[in-house]
Amino acid sequence: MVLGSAVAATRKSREERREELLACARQVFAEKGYHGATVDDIAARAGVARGTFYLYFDDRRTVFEALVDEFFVRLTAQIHSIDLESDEPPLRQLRNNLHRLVSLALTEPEMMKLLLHDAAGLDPELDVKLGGFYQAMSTFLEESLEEGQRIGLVRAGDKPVMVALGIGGLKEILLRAVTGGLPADADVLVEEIMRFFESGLLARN
Amino acid sequence: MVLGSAVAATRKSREERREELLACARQVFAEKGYHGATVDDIAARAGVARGTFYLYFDDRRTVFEALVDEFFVRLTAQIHSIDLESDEPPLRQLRNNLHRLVSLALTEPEMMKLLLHDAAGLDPELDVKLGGFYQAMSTFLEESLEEGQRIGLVRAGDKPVMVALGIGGLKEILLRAVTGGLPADADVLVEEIMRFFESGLLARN
Amino acid sequence: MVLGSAVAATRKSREERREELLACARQVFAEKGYHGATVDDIAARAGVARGTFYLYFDDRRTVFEALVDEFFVRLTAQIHSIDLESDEPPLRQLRNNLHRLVSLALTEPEMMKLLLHDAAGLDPELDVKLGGFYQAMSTFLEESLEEGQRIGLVRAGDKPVMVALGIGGLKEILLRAVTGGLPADADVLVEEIMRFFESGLLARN
Amino acid sequence: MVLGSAVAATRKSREERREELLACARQVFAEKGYHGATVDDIAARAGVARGTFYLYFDDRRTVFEALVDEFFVRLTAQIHSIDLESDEPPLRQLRNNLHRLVSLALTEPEMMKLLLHDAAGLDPELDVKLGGFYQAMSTFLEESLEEGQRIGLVRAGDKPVMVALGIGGLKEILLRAVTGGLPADADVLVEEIMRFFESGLLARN
DNA sequence: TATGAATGAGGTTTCATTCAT
DNA sequence: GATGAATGAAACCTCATTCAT
Repeated sequence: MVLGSAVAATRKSREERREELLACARQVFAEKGYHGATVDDIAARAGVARGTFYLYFDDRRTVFEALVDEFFVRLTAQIHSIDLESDEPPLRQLRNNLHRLVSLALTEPEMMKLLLHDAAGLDPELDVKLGGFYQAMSTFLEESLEEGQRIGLVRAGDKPVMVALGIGGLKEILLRAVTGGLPADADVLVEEIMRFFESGLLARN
Repeated sequence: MVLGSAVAATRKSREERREELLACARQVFAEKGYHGATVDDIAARAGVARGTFYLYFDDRRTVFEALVDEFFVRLTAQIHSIDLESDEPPLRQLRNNLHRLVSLALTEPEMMKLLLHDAAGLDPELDVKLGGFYQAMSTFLEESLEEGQRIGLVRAGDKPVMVALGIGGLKEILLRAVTGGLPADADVLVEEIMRFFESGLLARN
Repeated sequence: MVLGSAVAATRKSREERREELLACARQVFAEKGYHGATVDDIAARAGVARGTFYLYFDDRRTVFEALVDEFFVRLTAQIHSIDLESDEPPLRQLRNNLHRLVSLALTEPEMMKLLLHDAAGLDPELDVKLGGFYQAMSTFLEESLEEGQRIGLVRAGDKPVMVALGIGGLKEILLRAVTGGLPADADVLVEEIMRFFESGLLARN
Repeated sequence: MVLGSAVAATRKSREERREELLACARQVFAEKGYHGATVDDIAARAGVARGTFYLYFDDRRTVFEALVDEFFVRLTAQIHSIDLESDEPPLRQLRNNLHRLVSLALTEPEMMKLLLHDAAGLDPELDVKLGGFYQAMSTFLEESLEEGQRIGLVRAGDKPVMVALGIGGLKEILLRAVTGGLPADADVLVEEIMRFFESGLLARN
């Protein structure tokens, strides 16, 4: 078959090219959303032929999953179990967790938006993965709440609902921070989230 | 033309047929998600031919939008401005608002899930519409918060962030209630939400 | 999406169009072989768009299978069990079977060539189907031989091998007749086949 | 370059490497059929990189052709012209020819199946080559028949048809022997073939 | 020689939408 | 109004082959 060849992307090591494709995919997904993005878009942005994409990923979903997986890992790495033995008081540790999380989100607004705004309902398999992540996170938080209740730090209440409210509030903050609806200032945001956790929204009667 | 070609060969008024298509669309979207659902699925469920669908809606997005619009109206109708003159105390009114909202969600789990889980990132135009809805809701709530702060009912704080936290928390509760992650009991859920709004997560030290 | 529409094949009833596509597929397969033929070729020959093809057949293999199935039915219909009660002597009946078979082959040279020359090894599933056909045919013939041996018409010998030799000889004759390697004259061919069955190739010693 | 990248990193002479690739190709073709086999499969089995394959063969068809060519040579070598001057009676010589042929087939079932079951209709050029082979074989056999008729060993009849019957029968026997449809015993098979050639199917009345 | 990354033609398939009947 | 056959743009994916290293 005739090969025009033309521009031909520079030879890269397998890992370099894979990373490059991932980065391009992230941008394209961020710009056009999952469904708006085509494999062609991604390949074009990376300056390679369509077929090249398929040397590195099975299909479009696979890249998206790879991005999500990688981001999950980074996300999870920001959350440290609260150590009651530590010198740092638990609330300080909680605040630090939140601060790291919010900071990562603000550093990676594209991925954050993708995750929070676009990732749900794309694909049954992906939904399962996301569901699993939130489930794991929720379980972890419920256990933390339980521990907190035991030591008198956390008030009594229906833990799953409390966790949902907390996670939901946090997700919305991150989403809005990342889409420009809220100022992208980690300190301010964390401050407010902590106040929300400490005293809710209403005034002390 | 073959005789028994369809279930719904019955003559219907234009409005009836439209409603029927909307209802079928809701079910199909709920089952397969927006992208998984084809116009054919919807028409087939309604027992009409593919072409008939286009006599009632411009295209696939239009039906989805119609469903969303209609649901927004119902949603909005559950939220009554808090009337400080009323005999009912403001917190009671807030609780009632929440109760109506949660009850509607539990009555219409399909639409609620569609809205909360599937609607984002489907389509730029739809995103604008959803964004507008949340924006309007947020503005309304910010004004309410302001009023609340003025009369000492709401604590001080960054209102947009507080609104985001509240909306986010509520969305997550509704989503989980509707997808089975939380018990579908409006009283319990509202009770917990109110406690969260009133005192956050932490114990009164 | 913009629709050029252009020439647009005349509307046809479902059955008409299906038959038309089958006929075109037969020609295209005959001209280019299974692998050389594309769905596009078939659609183009039928004067319809590519998508139309997929309204009638799942994929390229499916049409091929449909053609093969249909031809198998016709083929099988030419072979009548030999009736020992009949007035016609068994050898006459055998000759008639052969004559019908050869005549059909000469009437449908395209399908015959497709079956004999192209159909094997195309696709595992198709292979199973073909294998099944030849198996059934062989079993039938072995039973006939057995019967023939019982009444003293057929000599003793290893029936499966005898059947294979007979079928193989017949297949080769048909293939060559159909591809121009042998004269397309049913009477001559049948005559020779009968002599082969009656006395083999060698002279009576 | 990673170290243990391949099984066959061993230095080989050009001819050795070529032979190795041919052998691997034969296996792969036998397992997956011509179209199912990819160049990658072949290279991988030989433990070399894809590009290396192209150092030895122009393209995929070329390997297949090389295999076929080589096998044709071996096949042809089994058939000795019948020497009327020889001490061995002609029928014995015929039987020996058949025996060598059948034995080779049973020794090389992969190639035999490839040739008989998969090779037809793959590729126009290949078809020409196969056609040429069978044509040459047929011509040779027709001449033999003629000779045989002259000396009274072969009965009268339409030689091309007789040749087709013989070749077809033999092909079918070999195919079935090689694919498990018939016992893989050269003596038995040859015995039956000879009986068929000598007396056909029917009993001496 | 050997490698394996890159190419891109070529084919497949889906489905929203149109339109003749 | 209703139908459903037809359209064709748009993606997807594979793999034989090339060629820089």
